[in-house]
Amino acid sequence: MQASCGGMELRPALLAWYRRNARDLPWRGTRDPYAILVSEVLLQQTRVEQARGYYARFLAAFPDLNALAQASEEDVLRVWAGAGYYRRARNLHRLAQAVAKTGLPAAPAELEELPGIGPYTAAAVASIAFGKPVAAVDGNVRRVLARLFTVDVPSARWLQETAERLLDRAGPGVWNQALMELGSLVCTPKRPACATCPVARFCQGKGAAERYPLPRARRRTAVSATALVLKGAGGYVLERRDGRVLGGLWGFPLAEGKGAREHLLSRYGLASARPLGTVEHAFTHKKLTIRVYAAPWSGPDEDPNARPLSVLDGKILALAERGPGP
DNA sequence: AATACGGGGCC
DNA sequence: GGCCCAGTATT
Repeated sequence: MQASCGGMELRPALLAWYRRNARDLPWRGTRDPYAILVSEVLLQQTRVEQARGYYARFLAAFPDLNALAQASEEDVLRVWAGAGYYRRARNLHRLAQAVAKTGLPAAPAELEELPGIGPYTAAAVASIAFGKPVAAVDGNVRRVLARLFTVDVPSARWLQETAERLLDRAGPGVWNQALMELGSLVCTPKRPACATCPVARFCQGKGAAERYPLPRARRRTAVSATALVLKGAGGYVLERRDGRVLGGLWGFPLAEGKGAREHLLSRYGLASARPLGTVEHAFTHKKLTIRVYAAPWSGPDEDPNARPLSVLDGKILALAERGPGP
C-alpha cells in the first residue's frame, strides 16, 4: 500500500477503527490456545452470536485439552448438539486425544495436519494464540479484499497472497481479527456502510459492493423421507447415525426416497404404522420433508434426553410427544 | 474446482 | 424463501 498524501495509511486506519469498535467477545479475553482453538472451530460457518453460547457451554464441560481428550465422543456430541456440522466436534475430540500430551503446536503447517483444522483455522490459531505472522482468510476477509481491489471472483491463491501482503507482521492476531471485524460490522454482504468505513479511501470497489465478490452459485434440492416413531416403555427406538449426515448423533429411524416406509417397517418387523404428521427440515444442500409414522414397540429403547440429538430429530421428538396436531 | 456438510438469523 | 456465515474434507 502506498503512503497516502493527505492522511493515514490503510493499516493504521483499520487498527485505529478496530481499537474503538471491536466487539467484546468472550474468546478475545483469553490467551489460552485451547480456548482460542475451540472458538475458531465453533466459528466455522457459524455466526458469532450463535457461537457465543456454545463456546461457554463447551469450555465449561471441557475446560482443557485433557478434559476433552478423556471425555467420551458421545459426551462431546451432547454438548455440541444443535450447533451443526457435527464432524467438527468429533474432529476436535480426536485432535485433543492426539495432542493432549504435547500441547497444541504453534506452527501453521503442524496445526493444519490436525483433524478439522484447515488453512483458515491453522492461520487463526497460529496468529491469535501464538503471534505467528500468517494471514487468516475467512469469508469476511474474502469479501473485504475483493472489494478493496475490485476482484469479482477471487481465487484462493490470490486471496492468500493479497492477505499476506497486507498483513501487519507486528501484530498478526489483532490484524486478522480487525479485517474480519470490518467485514462483519461494516463491509457486510448486503448494504455495506461505505460512508463510515475507516478504509473507504483505499477501496476501489466502494459504491459497487454488490459486484465484489460475485455471489456463488448454490442450489437446494427437495427430498422426501420417512421417519419411524417407536415408543417403548422407557423412551423410543433411536439409532446411532453413522453416515456422513449427522454422523455420531442419535435419531429416529429415518430413510430417504421411495420405499422408505416399507424399508423401515421391515427393519423392525412391523406390518403397519399410523401417520403422525410431517416435519420439515432444511440443510444447506437439501430440503427434507419427512413423513412421520408411529407404531407401538415393546423391545429395547432409548431415553431421548440421554442421547445427543440433532435439531432435526428434536423436531420429530416434539411431534411424537405432542401427538398428531390440528 | 466442485460438492457435501447443520443450523440460525436476517431481509 | 433465499442468502450466507471467523470452513473442512473429499473427490
